Amino acid sequence: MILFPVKRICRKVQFFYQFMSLSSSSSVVQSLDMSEENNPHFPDYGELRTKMQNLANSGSIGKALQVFHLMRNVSGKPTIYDYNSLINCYLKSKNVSLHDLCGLYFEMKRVELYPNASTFNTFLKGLSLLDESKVALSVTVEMCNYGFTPSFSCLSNLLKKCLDSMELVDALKVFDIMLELNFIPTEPKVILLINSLSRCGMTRKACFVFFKLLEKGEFQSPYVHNPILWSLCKSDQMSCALAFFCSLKKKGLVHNVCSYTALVYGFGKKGLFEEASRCLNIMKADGDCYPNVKTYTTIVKCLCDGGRIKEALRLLGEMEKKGFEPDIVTYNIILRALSHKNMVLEIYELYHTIYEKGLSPDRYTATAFSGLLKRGNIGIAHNLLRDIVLSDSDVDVAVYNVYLHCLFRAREFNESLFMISCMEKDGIKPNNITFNTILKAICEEKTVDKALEFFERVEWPGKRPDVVSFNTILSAACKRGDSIMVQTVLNLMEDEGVKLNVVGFTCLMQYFCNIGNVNDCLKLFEHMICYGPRPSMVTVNTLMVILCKNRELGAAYEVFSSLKSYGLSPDARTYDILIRAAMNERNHFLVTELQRKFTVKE
DNA sequence: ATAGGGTTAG
Repeated sequence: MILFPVKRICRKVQFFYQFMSLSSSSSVVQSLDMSEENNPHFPDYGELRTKMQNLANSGSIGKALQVFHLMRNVSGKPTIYDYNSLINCYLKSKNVSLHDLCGLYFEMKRVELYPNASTFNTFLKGLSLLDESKVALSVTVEMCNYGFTPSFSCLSNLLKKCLDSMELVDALKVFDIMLELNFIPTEPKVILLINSLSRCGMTRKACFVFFKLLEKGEFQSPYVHNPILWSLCKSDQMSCALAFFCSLKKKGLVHNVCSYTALVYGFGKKGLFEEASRCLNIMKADGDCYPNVKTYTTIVKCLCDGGRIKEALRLLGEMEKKGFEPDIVTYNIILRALSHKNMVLEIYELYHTIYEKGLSPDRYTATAFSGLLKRGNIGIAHNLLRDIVLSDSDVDVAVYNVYLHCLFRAREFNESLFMISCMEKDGIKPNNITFNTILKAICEEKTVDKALEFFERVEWPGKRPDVVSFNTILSAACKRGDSIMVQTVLNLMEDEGVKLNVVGFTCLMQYFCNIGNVNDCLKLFEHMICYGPRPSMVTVNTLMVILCKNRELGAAYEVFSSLKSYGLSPDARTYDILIRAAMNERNHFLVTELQRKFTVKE
């Protein structure tokens, strides 16, 4: 009996183990129907074979196997051909199951039949029908171990199945086997493989695949390498991205607009707009390709994210002039930025333009207004949102979440209940964000106890409440200076293994300030500086407010001056806090100084 | 076939 490959595969496929433990007592294998043996007319081999095939064809695999065993009474039978025929007929029946297929596989081992190539191919055909790519991979490996070569189409098919089920490690193994056999996967599959790997953070593996194929002189189209380039630019690996980009160029490969847009994205994300614009020039000069709406929109988005809304608006105007008509994506990005800056007039103007151009707002337009809610512009946000929610049938959970948030802020509780029922009716499943939004509303409108009650009652869509859920309640407890509740939430977090993050720390600083314990508040901040989590600008602003409240303007200014060393830069709120405090203390010199600094920054 | 967009907590 050939043991080694079987052992290896058993380890890989747990199901096989399950079957092995079953098989000793299984009726399929052991309880042979002995009645035939007592029959004075013993059927000959041909009859047995036909009978076995008919039974297998109709899906009666147990009975077919019994007949198969009866063939042993004929010398030299059954052969592997009988066995292959058995599986083949079984696969033609309507009720093929993995369990039976594995059972057949082990039966082959048990009776020490030596499989041939067709045995494996038949199994693989069945496993492919069952979409069992993991088992199919094990069988493929075993097939190779036996010295048989799987066909190109078989491997190609398996690669596709692995990719469809996002089993990327398996897909890579199939790719390895293919390359070993000198089989080159087709271009669509290569693109899918590289794309999936890149998107899942397996960029190095994607590169490996790409360069392996390049060695063989295959796939020089930018569709193959762009996913890698994008992945590098998105994960802030610009030097790698550039090296990759240039090395391909040196090798004579061609880049297209999408390749250059990736670089523009990477630079823009870091605020390096000069470099980004240099990419645009290089693109025209030696790439012989031209930026398009997506390229410009990428820059618009980066400008918005960097708070440079005026420049973004200027670029928007330039796009229109140059004939790169902005689309709804471009407008949504700008609307979102305007909404975060509370630029209501500009929002209405842009909204009007969108309609004028015959574009229609979509789900992203709706969510773009969430900034208005944060800024307290509830009524305006409500009007804009209602329009879209009522007109657009294509709303999703994010739109509902923003709309719910808006209704809660507007204290429209009846309408919010109605919206929740609409959500159910539309078959849109609430997510953690939905529940956290509701949780916040309960905290604000009712007691923290009520929130905790909801917290424990609700069936969370993810596995558990997340760190935002905990912070929502923690924040409410901290705002009220409710020590017992703060302790309760901290205990709960520990039980659930959820670590305090920068938001939780900031809440606690607020708490110590509220109960008049500025000392512990400062200690908390120091702890963050020394051991993390790294303070954010919100943390620092909170600290500034606390210091200024306690008439420690000097200390606040010191923190302000050392912001750079923490890798932070002050925002509009920082200046506002300090300028107000300086005014209160009638420190006119500081007021002027701060105003000057703020203007230069803007 | 590759590229640009959104929602919750401080």
